[in-house]
Amino acid sequence: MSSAQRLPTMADVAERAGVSPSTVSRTLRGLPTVSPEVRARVEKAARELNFAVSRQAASLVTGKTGVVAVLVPTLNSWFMGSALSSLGPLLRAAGMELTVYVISDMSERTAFFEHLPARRNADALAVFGFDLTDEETVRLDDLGMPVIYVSQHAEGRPSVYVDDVDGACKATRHLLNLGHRRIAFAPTVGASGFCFSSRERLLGYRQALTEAGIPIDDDLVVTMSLEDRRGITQGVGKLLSLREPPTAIFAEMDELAIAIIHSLRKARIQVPERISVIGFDDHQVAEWTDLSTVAQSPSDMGRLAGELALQLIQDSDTGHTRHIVLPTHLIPRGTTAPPPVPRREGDSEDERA
Amino acid sequence: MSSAQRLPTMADVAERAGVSPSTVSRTLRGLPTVSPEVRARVEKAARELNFAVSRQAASLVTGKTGVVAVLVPTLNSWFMGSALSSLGPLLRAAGMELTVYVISDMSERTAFFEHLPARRNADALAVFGFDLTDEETVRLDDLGMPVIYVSQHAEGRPSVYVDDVDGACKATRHLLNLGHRRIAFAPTVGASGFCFSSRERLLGYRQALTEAGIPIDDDLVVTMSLEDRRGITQGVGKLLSLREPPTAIFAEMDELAIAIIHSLRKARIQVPERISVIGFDDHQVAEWTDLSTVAQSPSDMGRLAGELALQLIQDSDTGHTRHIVLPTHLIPRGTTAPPPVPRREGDSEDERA
DNA sequence: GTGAAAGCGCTAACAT
DNA sequence: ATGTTAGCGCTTTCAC
Repeated sequence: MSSAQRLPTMADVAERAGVSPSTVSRTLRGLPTVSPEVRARVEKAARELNFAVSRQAASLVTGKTGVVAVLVPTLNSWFMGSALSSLGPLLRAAGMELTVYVISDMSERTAFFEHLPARRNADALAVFGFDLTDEETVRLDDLGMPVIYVSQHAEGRPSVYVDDVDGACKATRHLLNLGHRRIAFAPTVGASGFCFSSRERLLGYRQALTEAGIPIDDDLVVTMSLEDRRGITQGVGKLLSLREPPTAIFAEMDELAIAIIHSLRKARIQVPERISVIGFDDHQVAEWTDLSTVAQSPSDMGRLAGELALQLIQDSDTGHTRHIVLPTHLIPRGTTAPPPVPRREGDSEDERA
Repeated sequence: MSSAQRLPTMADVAERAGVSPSTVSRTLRGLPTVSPEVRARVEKAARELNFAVSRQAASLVTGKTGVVAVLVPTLNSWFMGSALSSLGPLLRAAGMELTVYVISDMSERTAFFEHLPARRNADALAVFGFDLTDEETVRLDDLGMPVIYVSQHAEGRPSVYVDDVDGACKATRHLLNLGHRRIAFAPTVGASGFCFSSRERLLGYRQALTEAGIPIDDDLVVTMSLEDRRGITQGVGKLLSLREPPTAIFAEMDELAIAIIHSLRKARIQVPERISVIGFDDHQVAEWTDLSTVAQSPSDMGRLAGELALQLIQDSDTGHTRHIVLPTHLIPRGTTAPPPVPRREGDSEDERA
């Protein structure tokens, strides 16, 4: 079991191998200036002693910590899980550690930006999906390390994100092309004030409607919290109680779309026969539940963010202001269909409860 | 933006405040032996210089790294997301960092256990949901730090987990109590050879059947991979093509249950009228989709694991071999119901395709 | 190709 | 209550 025994140091390895500590250091870092036979001896000694280099001591002199930090609003979402599941192994392969700062409420957020615990404890920071204030962004600027913005953009700073406006546009256009004219948008809210780009998606929704010459109706935009189920039922109720209810709902994310569909079906409103529903993400469950959606790839984002981070650590000037924009794809599936009664422009009298 | 400027050291703060570095150290660590006025001066200087203590340097002398490491098979699951979302802020509040080792395939697993990168780089390690070999467990023993096993148990080592056998028993008994006699069990497989306790849940399933005097039929146990949808359709097909198909399916986890239900409904087999389905976890979507399930609380597990880790770091003897077993709860919802034709013992001739 | 020596930034005795 | 001193374990000149 674990015990407080002293761990072997480089000096121990050196002694055992009959060389100097410097040589051990050189060997273990794979520097070429070590003769093969000495290298072998050192490696053997290190293995026998179960030696591991102390990052702490090393970083004290190199100035590099060997860790990449990420700042995330939650870990409990498909998006973050996928992104970090690709980022983690990538960093590992590069010999880096991943430290995670989870900020789940406002007080944690304030504390983070006040103390900046990542300072001096990481070589780069990747900030995921926060809707940062200008002050917060500026605060990160003097963190003394490269900061990469992921699933969001910051002007003049390296960013990796999808074109949410465009993606939302695609979703909305798909509904329009099916013949829908009354299309609702359902954004969500998170606790720590973060946004998985709901703002941008709203923009795309509006843009597509405007393109199609359809007036914006703010009654059709209903925020629903994923935290409690009541919220969703109420939100859906709000839409169903409109004088002219929507024939289609565009949910900000798949999880919400699933919940909305369930709420509708419980109320015996058939999807997609009566109301179409489309999500955003292409979450795993979207496939299982045959949900139409707009796909984005968080694992690609994680990977690209990681690569960018490593690159910036090596040379903080390259790609200093680089923006990587990833594509989105419409995935039409079984929850979208033409509206119940095909309507032409102008005959909006034709109504059904 | 970020730049390579030298970060201020304690000496800088000391100079600015007109005191010695030791005093700065004492002040910043909140030791009581500092006069209020000096404390104020030091804090002011530190703030002005935007100073942050280097964990690296501190840990070099204290021997504590100030980080808790976790080893996880993936981050892309409801379970892990929930667990770490509670563990993270807890550690943060204790002034600790969280570093994450994601091991998503066999080669990464091998590499981890060979090099043990956490050695010397953390004060404690929490291992989540792996089905470790004895060798691996022993290897972790001489990591030189407390190791906490979460969502699994290791004999004689601190562990936090739910009684999966009991939970699975509850799920199975619920189906039995509804009158089901042909009950299938659907485990999943993950990539890195980890198991979210599928083994234990199988045991519980069998135990409940045995209790009820129902013979075990291995044809009713069909492993389904969540990675691809085909696998699920095929798995469901396997069950439906049995000479005597099940009237109920117990899925190892909610995600799988959802996929199975969808597969059944697509095939026009009504759930729960024709076949009942129950999951395990009480995943968020379980509520949205009205899935019967057995609840466990990964956030409780994360929290308890974190608390145990902190405690073991302080005093590696306390609770050295402590096992914390968390409860599970049956959550009956809309996907379980009595079987289509109530059957009594003996009249198993009464059959319907 | 290898060793000796000088720190990296901090904390922990020990003085005062 | 504060300052002085001596390292923590490693990397990095600089000699050889």
